[in-house]
Amino acid sequence: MAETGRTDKYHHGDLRQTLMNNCLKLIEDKGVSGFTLREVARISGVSAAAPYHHFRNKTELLAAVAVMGFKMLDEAQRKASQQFSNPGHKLKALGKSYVMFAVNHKVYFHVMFRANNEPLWENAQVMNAAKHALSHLENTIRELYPEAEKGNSSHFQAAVLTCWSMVHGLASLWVDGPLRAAESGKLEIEKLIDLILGQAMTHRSF
Amino acid sequence: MAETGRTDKYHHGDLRQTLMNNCLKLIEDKGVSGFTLREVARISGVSAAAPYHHFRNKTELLAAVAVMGFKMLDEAQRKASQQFSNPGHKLKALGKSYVMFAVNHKVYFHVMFRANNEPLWENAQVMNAAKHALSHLENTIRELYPEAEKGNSSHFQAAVLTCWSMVHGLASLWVDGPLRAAESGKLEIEKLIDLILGQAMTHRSF
DNA sequence: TGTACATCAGTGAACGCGCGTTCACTGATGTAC
DNA sequence: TGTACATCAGTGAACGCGCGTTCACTGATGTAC
Repeated sequence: MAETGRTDKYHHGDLRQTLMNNCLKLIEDKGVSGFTLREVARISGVSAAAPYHHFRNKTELLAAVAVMGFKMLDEAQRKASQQFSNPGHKLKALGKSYVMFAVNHKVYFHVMFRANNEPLWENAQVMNAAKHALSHLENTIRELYPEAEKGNSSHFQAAVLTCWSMVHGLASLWVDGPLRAAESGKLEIEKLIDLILGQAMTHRSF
Repeated sequence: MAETGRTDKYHHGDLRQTLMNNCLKLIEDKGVSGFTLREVARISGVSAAAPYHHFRNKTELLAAVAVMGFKMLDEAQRKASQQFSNPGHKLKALGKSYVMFAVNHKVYFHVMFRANNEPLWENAQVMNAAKHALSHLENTIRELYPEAEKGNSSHFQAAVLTCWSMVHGLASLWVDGPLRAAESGKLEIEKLIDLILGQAMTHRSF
């Protein structure tokens, strides 16, 4: 009773987290555009005004979700890069983990990169979390091509961006639908990733 | 007078096209989420009910814009591939034209790939236009590696997808903000594209 | 251990608003004879 | 060349609706003495 009765407590306990979770659920159903603060409050079992004790406004809730997403991605990337010491294998593992993050956390990915009009990228916390998540890729490319950075830093940047584009593109095409809608449903996504990253990141010469 | 007075005619003349143009303008300002049919009508100088004589509903207006976008992309890709007969050069030109399309037509790109919750990909006309736009890339890869398709069709699919991911990722990172927000403003986008496509598509071995 | 009090995290009603869509309508246009 | 009429493409008012946010409030919780 004391346990299950938690819901009818006046104070919620962890409303902040609950709001974030339900925000994700809602976006999963209705897309970023269809998501409303009032409905998040409603399905969290709380009045429409309650969220304002935890987030200054709607955008700040989205930003908090984005930060959370980047932290999860950061963690996934960290784990992936620890699996190997060989930087080539590392790079491949990072790529796969990036795409699998998007596939397994479609909604986070949407909020992180598709919060169309919300200027999340002007939010310092979001920017920071994103930079951390990206740093693994950068570091690994630095390991792979130590001379690239010294010789010509724009080549280093380009190498990073090439890899990032590659995996981000694959993730985007999957998450946004064209890939799932197209004929390529024949291949399962995970095999596809291996095939592509195998092609793109093993036999390549930067 | 007869010329400029066009606007105060009862019949608009080309309302359908006007609505599509103003739809794009609006999305440019407010994002796909912020766009409303009523406001499109308003800035087109027409009553809120008028658009319903040209589009069944809001989604159909968006779909029409997406189709238009894919046709423009198709045309750009066609021109790019005609510049060269060497398939390697063709491929590079196609890649550059894809990214430049996104950069120069940010809003179209958004509608085409980011119409978050509108199920545009279930619309047959959209799918069809998209397939056409993508066919140039496919054909060129077929030219480049004629044996790939015959030997193992999944390798062919993977090669297409690798290229598509690459350019789509670069386009996405630019259009969605992270690339512009990050430090890489140092390099102008066009140089960046050349650098990256040079790395990725010339020295590569599928 | 009890009490006074500050603070926290809820409530419910209200604000002003614009939305998508439908409806019966009417003015403009094109066509057949 | 003129007229009757169908059709097209607008209008304006109304529908029901839910939104984000603010406000004064109150119940619950934690802390100092």
